[in-house]
Amino acid sequence: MDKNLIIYNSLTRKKEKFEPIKSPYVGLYVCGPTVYGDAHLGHARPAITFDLLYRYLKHLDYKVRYVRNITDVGHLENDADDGEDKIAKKARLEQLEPMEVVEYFTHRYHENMEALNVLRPNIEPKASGHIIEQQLMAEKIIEHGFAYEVNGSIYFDVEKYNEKHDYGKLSGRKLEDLQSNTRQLEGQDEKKNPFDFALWKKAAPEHIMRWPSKWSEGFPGWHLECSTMSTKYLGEQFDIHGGGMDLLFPHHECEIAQSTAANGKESVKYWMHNNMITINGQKMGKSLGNFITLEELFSGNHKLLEKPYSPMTVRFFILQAHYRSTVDFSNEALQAAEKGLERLLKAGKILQQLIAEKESTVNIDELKANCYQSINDDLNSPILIAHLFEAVRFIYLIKEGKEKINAKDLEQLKNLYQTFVYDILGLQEEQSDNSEFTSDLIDMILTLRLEAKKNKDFSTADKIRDELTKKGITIKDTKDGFEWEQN
RNA sequence: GGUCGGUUGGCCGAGUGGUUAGGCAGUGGUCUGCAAAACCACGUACGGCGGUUCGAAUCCGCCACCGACCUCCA
Repeated sequence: MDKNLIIYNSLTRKKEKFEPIKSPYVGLYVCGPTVYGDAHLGHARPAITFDLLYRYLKHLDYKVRYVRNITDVGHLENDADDGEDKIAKKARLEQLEPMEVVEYFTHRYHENMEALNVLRPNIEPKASGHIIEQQLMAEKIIEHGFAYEVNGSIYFDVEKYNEKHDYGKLSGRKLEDLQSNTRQLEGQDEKKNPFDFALWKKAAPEHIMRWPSKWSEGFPGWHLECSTMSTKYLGEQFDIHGGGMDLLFPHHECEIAQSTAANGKESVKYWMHNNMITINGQKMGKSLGNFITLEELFSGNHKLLEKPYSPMTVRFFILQAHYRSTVDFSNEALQAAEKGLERLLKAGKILQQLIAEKESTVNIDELKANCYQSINDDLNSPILIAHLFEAVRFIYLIKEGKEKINAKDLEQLKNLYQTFVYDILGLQEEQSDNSEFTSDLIDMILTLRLEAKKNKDFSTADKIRDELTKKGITIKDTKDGFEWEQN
């Protein structure tokens, strides 16, 4: 298998050839969700983007360890001293144990991901399960002189760090600019500088998520969990770190600083960031309150939705845009995606019925090369899909006898479809909720209609078709029979 | 205000110095008892103004508009 993958590295702002640190092993870490609410369309973007990457890396025969965390502690509502953890806040509001909230939304997240055909990562660590490791990492950073303690809390000393290293290299910021631009929040008097960030926070008395430490009863800072868990499972240096663009600063910038401060070296070779999903041109997000949850999307139960959209439609919709572009939500776009996907999948079924001839009039080798070329180019899924629609055209032309295909090419085309449509893009047929009984019944009715047609009783035939159409069954008459499908 | 990115045909969305992206919608045709599906044909778009060039949507400059990050965020 030729390994010619090129990916855009946010750190260098260039496309680079992907070369693992220790081929064939690849370490992949992606920032997962904070489980204090249902996943929305925005969460589907990184999940699907890095699912595509994971699937393709595996296809290239790399041995991938994919780690995606669950953030269940350490997210402050704001950065003020009495900041309350998001999970704890939700728990207090609903009179639940924090872990109850975490379990509930983690399960729902998994259900959504499964519906979207997003593969499970190899390891899905939780921040709460790595408190000791986080404390050890904080200690290491203190030992190296890059953090300081105030009143039982530990803060990262950005200014000190920046003397030897480059804080801001990922996000392209300069410390002087941050100095003047970082927002001053109340209750931050503890910090030497407003841009310093917490590694450990002493818990206020009413704070329910707390762990003992040598400094205080408290909880770890948000940025620390990713550094700790990626190091633990992928080593001090690993290949790819992914996440949403909105995490680039400060989260990933802080991660770089922490790892470098603790281990003395850069931890990540390639940083990858997916762009945002927008709605009416604005970022979809929790804070703006303009999000549509995946649950709502699948059920159609939201005032902005004209109809429900299946998980595969959502997946295809996202894959039709390149991951580094924004993609704007609209009913029209979703419906276009729905139809396009239907065409692509239907052709896949017809492909299985094609009959090989002696010779080929279609160039499958070229098509295959084009598919690889597009996916290799920084996971250009929209171009890949455009090429797959070429395959769709071939399939129908062959079916109609306007083009021919030999056995070897037919086998190749089937492989191509399997590889790219199902394995790499991760698209699949929606499960039909038809029972065998219902299917048989419809077949029976249509057989009767066929007889009516033979007897030139077109009014009966049309009546049956009209009635079934009303029930959402589309009928297609073929030369000597019929086909049908449920909408 | 600082940093970064975007502006493509009715809609979505690629691309990038000279060649049809693709999907959806639309129009005409073929097929069909009629449909549906499919196939064929058709749209010649790149925010504005300058510049570089034989040639720019693609490079450069200015302007306009939109957005992201700078605070939690996928």
